[in-house]
Amino acid sequence: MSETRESILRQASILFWRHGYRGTSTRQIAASVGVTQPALFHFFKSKQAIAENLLAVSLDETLVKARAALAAPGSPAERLHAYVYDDLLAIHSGAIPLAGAHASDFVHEPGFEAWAAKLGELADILQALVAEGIAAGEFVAIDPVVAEAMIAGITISHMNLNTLGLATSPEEAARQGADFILRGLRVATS
Amino acid sequence: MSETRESILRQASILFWRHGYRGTSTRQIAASVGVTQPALFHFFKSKQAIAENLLAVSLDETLVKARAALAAPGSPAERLHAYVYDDLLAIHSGAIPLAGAHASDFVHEPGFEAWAAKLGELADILQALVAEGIAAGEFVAIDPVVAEAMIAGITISHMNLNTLGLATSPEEAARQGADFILRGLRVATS
DNA sequence: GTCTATAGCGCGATAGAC
DNA sequence: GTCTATCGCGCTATAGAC
Repeated sequence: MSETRESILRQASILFWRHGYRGTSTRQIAASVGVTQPALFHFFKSKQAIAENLLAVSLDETLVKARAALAAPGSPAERLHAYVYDDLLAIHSGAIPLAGAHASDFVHEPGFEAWAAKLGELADILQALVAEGIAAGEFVAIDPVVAEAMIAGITISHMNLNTLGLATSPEEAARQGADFILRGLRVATS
Repeated sequence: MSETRESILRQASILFWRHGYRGTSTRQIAASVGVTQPALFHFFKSKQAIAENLLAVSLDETLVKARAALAAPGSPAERLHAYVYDDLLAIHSGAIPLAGAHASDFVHEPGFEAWAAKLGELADILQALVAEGIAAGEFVAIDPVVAEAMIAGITISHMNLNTLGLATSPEEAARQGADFILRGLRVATS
């Protein structure tokens, strides 16, 4: 991947995060990269293609890990903790800040239906994992829909932290996030 | 407040939430309300004024409660729990779905600086409350910046749940959210 | 691979009738 | 209080030179 192409993705993600997809113009992206606006279209066929590339980086790998976590043997609590830790670590370690891909608004735009469906599958998997944990007596009685929404909100908050630039190490930030979620779900262990 | 005026706020909040501030046109808002586009400008002097009204409903009351929680006597854990429960209950009980006010993008637009400052003060207060809890030995050793970001992410997730329409009661949803956060922060109580 | 120039469209907001 | 008509602007994307 060319340097300019990666710079476009990085700058677009930061701008989408701060100003939204529609609130970010291709002129602003180009100015951040240091080229003129039409030059973007040499690397991406449209503004939507830039956004889809960010979603792919952010979501495809996560979805593979979530499917594996649901199918794996072992305690639901341990599987959920390992999945969340891996996901947060990837967020804090990645070369491209990803907050622009989720905190933003474009998943519900026309033309992004496929990505909305992937987000829906991710939500279903995490709800199922939470429900397993409740059935196993590891998690408190909580609405899995509420729990999944809060996990997603926490994940986005870590994308925000990474985009802002965090003082702590990727491993420490991921650990704090994963431990927080698991303590939040776990029944008191006397 | 006239019925049309409240309908404008409600529909605008839902549209801002799904499509972002810039991704929502005044023509779309007007169509959802059932009037023509220029009719909006009889109730609000600009599109920005609609957004500011939503921010006021969402943020001003929250900020008052947060300041009171920081100044109140008593255990940091109990004060934080009471604050979060009240805030989530207001989110789930309000007449206007508020997700559009925070999940969206417009706080960083030019002209919204005052609202960005209020969000900053809210973040500072919650970080201070978390730090107090750590110092008191009630909370685990966690970066207060990370903890505050996660609490904010959870709060936004509850706005999303309310906008989507949740099966559980406002009280039950607020309790599940507040309990989750406090368990996530608390040291194990053996 | 990057530029200048521009086409074509949708936007927020205003004017003025009723 | 709501309408029709419209202005001026900024947007995405394309054409074509270098």
